Amino acid sequence: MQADAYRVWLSEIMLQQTTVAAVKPYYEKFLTLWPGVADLASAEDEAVMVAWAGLGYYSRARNLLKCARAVVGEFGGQFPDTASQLQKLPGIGPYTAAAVAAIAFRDPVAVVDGNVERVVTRLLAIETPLPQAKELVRGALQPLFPTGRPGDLAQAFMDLGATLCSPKRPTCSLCPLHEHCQAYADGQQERFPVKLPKLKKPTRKGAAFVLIRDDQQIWLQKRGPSGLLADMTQVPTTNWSSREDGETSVDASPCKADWQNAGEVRHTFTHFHLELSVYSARLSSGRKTTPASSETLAMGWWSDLDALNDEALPNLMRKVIACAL
DNA sequence: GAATCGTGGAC
DNA sequence: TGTCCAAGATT
Repeated sequence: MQADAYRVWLSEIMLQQTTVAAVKPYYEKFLTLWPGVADLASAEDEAVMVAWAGLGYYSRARNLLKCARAVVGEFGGQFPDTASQLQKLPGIGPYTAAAVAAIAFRDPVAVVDGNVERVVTRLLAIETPLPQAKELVRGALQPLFPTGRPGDLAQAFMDLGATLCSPKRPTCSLCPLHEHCQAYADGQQERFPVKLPKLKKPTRKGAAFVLIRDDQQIWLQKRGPSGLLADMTQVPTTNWSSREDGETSVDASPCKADWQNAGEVRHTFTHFHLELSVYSARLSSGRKTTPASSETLAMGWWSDLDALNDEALPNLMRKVIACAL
């Protein structure tokens, strides 16, 4: 049973705000690279970021490593077996703690994710908007969970929400609970869960600079340790992730070169749209040193264009590089 | 409690 | 194209 906890935990972390289809190849890759929690705990930070690159929400990857090291360092390589203990570990919040405890350790705690919130707010026609309603959902569900196999009940509710009780056009006629569903009885199943209106996303602008040597080496650098895409790899850009920057001109280039306008990349993050103007320049292979002594170039390195899979490049940067080639 | 934090697929 | 949203956590 304990052997499963690592896999349950890994999958639940990856599945936070992420679809099963997107997670699957990453989950398999991680299990191949690091079959157990001790393997992961001893991995290099950079190797984990490279393996996670493209999956998004990169603080999950940093917390994943912190958590693995805590399990090895503080719990002798065994995950704690209750939700309350699990939730003290990095990256494990109320949902993940409950899911791991219920599925791997049969801890009878209510597991409440977005699917369960939707199913239960419909069953009870809860008018309270999310995220307030979350505690009402947990309270309504908890009495059902002191069963012999709480993990199965959790899985059942989540699967129901992921299939029949979908956000739009739920298939109520096939639902095993429709006779008990207040929202269905009222013919208002699509109105739940009630949510507060969302704010419109602003658009930020910036410029990205792709510097390529004749021998197919590209200049990369590391982002800072906090904020958006923290600790990930990038090509030089303007300071687009800070609110005030909107510089899109080649004038912002980090060094002198024959910059060519390569086009524009659009990318949408959780809370804003981004439009990056992409500029590219070629350098002769003889130039082995740092392109310039500019501050914005700071530290960086040359990387082979054929080996970008070994870099911790978020998908935004892959788009930018593809645009410049 | 509200903001922040990625990405890709569905409609 | 725009919007929603997917097995949330952190600050």
